[in-house]
Amino acid sequence: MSYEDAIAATMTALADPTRRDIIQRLRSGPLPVGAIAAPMPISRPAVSQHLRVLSDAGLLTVTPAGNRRLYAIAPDGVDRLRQYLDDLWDDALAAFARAAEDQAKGKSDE
Amino acid sequence: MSYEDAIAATMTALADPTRRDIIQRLRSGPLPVGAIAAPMPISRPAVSQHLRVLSDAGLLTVTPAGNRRLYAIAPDGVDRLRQYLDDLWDDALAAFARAAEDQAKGKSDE
DNA sequence: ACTTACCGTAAGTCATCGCTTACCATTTGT
DNA sequence: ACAAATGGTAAGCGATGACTTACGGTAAGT
Repeated sequence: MSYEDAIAATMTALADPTRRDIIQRLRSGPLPVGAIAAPMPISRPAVSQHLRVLSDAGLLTVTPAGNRRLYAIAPDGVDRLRQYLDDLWDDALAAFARAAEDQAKGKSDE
Repeated sequence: MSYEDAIAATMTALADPTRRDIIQRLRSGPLPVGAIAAPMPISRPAVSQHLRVLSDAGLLTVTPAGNRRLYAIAPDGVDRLRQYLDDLWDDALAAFARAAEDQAKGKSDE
């Protein structure tokens, strides 16, 4: 999986409100599928499908614990997206400063 | 627009590969619509629609310049998502550490 | 051994989204 | 004033995605 594909998968995974909801429920710690799905307005299989997407994106880890499967937020996956945005942020600021300079120069010619 | 809605719009906007492509082309500085669309494999109206989504999400700013419209990356929009991920990162690390502790405790009972 | 609990997968349906073509408005140049 | 350039909007179409029900498979309790 290339870097761009990984970013794409992570972005797509977090774009869905239901999946962000799941992430919220895991912020305080790992949970089995049933505990995640119980308070949610959708069926358990739907949650399973979302968990699959989040896992494939590297945002969650799965730990089989006997009968159940514990899902937890994977710090690595979050960090990858964080670094992408940090880079973007740097370029955006630089371009912003450059645009401000150009505008100042342009003003002096008027 | 609530905070959660803003995050949702930003995530959704960046989830599309074409829109990330547009963002890439703007990393070096502002561009008019035509210059953005020219090297891309889709039509100009399609690009316009994507620019609309990105602007609504607060990721781009528009500056009418006579005949043309200059689009530029909005650092504020990027920063909002960055902070969201920073918070998530903090919680993920804390939960990870807590899970490791719990596991250590559990081990001692076996 | 049998039943119950937990969970992933498959198939099908419905809504959403991205793209195209066609059209219109505004601005620049002659 | 007229023609060309720039770009946003509308309608329609095809594809992707999220959800449901139904099913199978493994682990735990009796």
